[in-house]
Amino acid sequence: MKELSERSGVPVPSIKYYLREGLLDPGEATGATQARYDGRHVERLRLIRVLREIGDVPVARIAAVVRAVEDESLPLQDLLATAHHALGPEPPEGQPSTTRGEVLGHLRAAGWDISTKAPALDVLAAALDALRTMWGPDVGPEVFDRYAAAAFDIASTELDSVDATGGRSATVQQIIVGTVVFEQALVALRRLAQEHHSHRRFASGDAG
Amino acid sequence: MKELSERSGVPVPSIKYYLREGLLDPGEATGATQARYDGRHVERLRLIRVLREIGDVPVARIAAVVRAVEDESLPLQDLLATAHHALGPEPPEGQPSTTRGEVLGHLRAAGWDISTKAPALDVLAAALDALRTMWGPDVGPEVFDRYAAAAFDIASTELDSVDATGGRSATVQQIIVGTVVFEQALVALRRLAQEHHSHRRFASGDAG
DNA sequence: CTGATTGGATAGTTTCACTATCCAATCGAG
DNA sequence: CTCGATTGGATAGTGAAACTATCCAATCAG
Repeated sequence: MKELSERSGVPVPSIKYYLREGLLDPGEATGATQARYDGRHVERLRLIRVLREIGDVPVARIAAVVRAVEDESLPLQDLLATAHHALGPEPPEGQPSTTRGEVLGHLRAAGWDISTKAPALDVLAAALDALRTMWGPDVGPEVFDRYAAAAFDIASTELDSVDATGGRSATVQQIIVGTVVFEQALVALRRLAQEHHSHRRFASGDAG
Repeated sequence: MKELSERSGVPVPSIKYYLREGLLDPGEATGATQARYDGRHVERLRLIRVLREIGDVPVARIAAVVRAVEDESLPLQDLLATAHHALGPEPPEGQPSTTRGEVLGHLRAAGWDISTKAPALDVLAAALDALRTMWGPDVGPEVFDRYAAAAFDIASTELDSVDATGGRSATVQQIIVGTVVFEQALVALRRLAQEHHSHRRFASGDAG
């Protein structure tokens, strides 16, 4: 375990913690006080750290993703759905708002083929509710249209670039990493682009 | 205060907490055990809740934004920069990575007019570092090009829609809300679009 | 005058992700 | 075989963040 810690850069107590929480399967025991770990453990630890540090995904969700990946009987389709749901935010407690149905209807009318229970719908509905409490009730789901169009194109090229020939676990890893790290990148780039355009408009000239 | 609580939907102890943390200025005291709050307090509480619940912005950062807004001597330009920085994530400790300079150079080469110290650069650099640890060192900043193009367009239409005629605090409020709620919306829409395209490609037919 | 209420200060709670301590078993040197 | 050091695993403790609850003195209503 000490060696695993050195090879992955993760402290031993943290590895123990991840083991307890089921994020990492135990190495092959070679005696009561010794276990053997391999390259897959190093890989897994790297994945865990990326999800934690870049994506800020809670440990409990990482565990859910990992369980789905380990379950070989789960079809790839369901696995991807599980990963997507686990990487998303907690749906708000309480019964679904009418806003939720509103945004779902709007997207479906635009031709989007999405599940009724996607957690991202709750996020979107919450965002629309927030806009309504700030700007008044006559804000509709169409405020998101520009964003939806951009998201549609981005996701299309993302899915095009998924390489399913590398086997199940490689594909899932691609999706997971893609979902969380490119999300952070997209958000960061939007902020930077806002700064750029803001300089252009209210410009006082210097950029640094 | 009880009335303020009822009008805003925020529990009295939470209002006291926000008062302590400087997110809300005290009402006009009408005696040692009474204070008068007005509509601006209700507005402010709504803003705080949106930032906390939708944007998951830490209380300390909300306080920083609020202080900048209250400081009437701060030019709008600086105010917007402060808000942007405060709403972004904490830059990682330690000296800046070389990756950071790499992404900054790449974006500047593409004509982006951005500050050297934008915290979003740290996020972007961390994302690129993560990709390199997972996929190997020959990944360059150009992996983000598609996202950068999308972000550029989105930010452009966003800045176009900023209405600066409503006064300083209204403008800032627009920027703040726009930054955090449309960010959540964009992220949610990307996930939904991924689901849509995923159905289209690996389709098994039903959509939930 | 008196009993309930209020604003403000202080202390406690909960959750999360670790981090440190213990402990019994075992590995290695002699 | 013996004995001290080390290891994996279980248990307990830590620190940050955002509330939440309790106290307390002052005051408002009747």
